[in-house]
Amino acid sequence: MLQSAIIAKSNNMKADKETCAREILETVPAVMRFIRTQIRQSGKGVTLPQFRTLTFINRTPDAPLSAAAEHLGLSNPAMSRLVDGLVRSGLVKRSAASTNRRQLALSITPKGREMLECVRGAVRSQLADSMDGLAKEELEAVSHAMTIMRAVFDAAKPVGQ
Amino acid sequence: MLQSAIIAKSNNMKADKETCAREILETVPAVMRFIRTQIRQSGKGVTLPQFRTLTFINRTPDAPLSAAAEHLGLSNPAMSRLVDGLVRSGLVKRSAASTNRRQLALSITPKGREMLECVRGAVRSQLADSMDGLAKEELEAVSHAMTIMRAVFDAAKPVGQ
DNA sequence: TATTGTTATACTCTATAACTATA
DNA sequence: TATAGTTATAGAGTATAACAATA
Repeated sequence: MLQSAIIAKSNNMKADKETCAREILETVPAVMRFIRTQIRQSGKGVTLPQFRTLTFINRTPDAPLSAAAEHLGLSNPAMSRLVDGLVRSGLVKRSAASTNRRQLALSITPKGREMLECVRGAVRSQLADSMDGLAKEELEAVSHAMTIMRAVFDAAKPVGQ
Repeated sequence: MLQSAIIAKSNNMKADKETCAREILETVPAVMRFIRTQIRQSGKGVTLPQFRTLTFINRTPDAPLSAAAEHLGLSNPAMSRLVDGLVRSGLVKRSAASTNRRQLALSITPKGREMLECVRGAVRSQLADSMDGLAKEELEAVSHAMTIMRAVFDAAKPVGQ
């Protein structure tokens, strides 16, 4: 990628891992705050952990509880409680796995899917609006970085977990 | 920025606001999960909201309570409780503002600053480690995007707040 | 015995409503 | 009366420890 190198040089950037780490720690919580606020303001009465759990269950057919817990970085008891709430609200269904009766098979209900789409749409649209002033190049940069970071942090199960 | 345009074209990217929004919503929670886990694993007994509050108070001399609440996107009562805990732990000091006795002047204690530096250092170093495999160009991309996003979301006080 | 999940218990986080003190 | 913060109350999020059921 010669061209990237040229740009980097012409912009006088000097990004090393430590700089990136500092900037991520400065930036990501602010974005998360925005997302959490938008989820709340969607008025659907769903919280961020519930939203994340719904997202995971929606794309993971017959998800066992521990997979959901692991994805969100929670303990099994915490996830069990979370799922309690989602089941009580009729958004998620608990079934026993067919192959192993110890294990759960979590699934999203039609109501849950509708809720998920609705909230996700609202948040996406607010996120998009907030980026109204960005130039095409800036959007490319954000998009590219998100792809890189997803590869790094989706995989990253921090040591000790 | 002609060169960026060339790269964008050569990489066949097509990032619009909606795509970025989708990717942010997919990526940022995973990074946040990593950060929260690392804060916990620093073993200092400090939580993410406490860490964020400490960070804000550290760089905002004599911060009023409401400024801290606003920065984190919390209600004043929620922040009051958070500060309770930090004061109880000896990390933050509550004083009355000199000009207005209704208002607080929050400050970080030496112990608080030490704690903050320690946890922040640990998290930064784990973040840096996680990016070990990235090429120079990828680090530049992340760094650049973080700068753009900070400008967007630091300012963005979502509607209704 | 090891694995999967739940219950028990105890905090922290967070909101809204009601209140106090100051301006 | 309006503002800054706290207290009251309630519920969600989260952990560790202990437990039950299954493999």
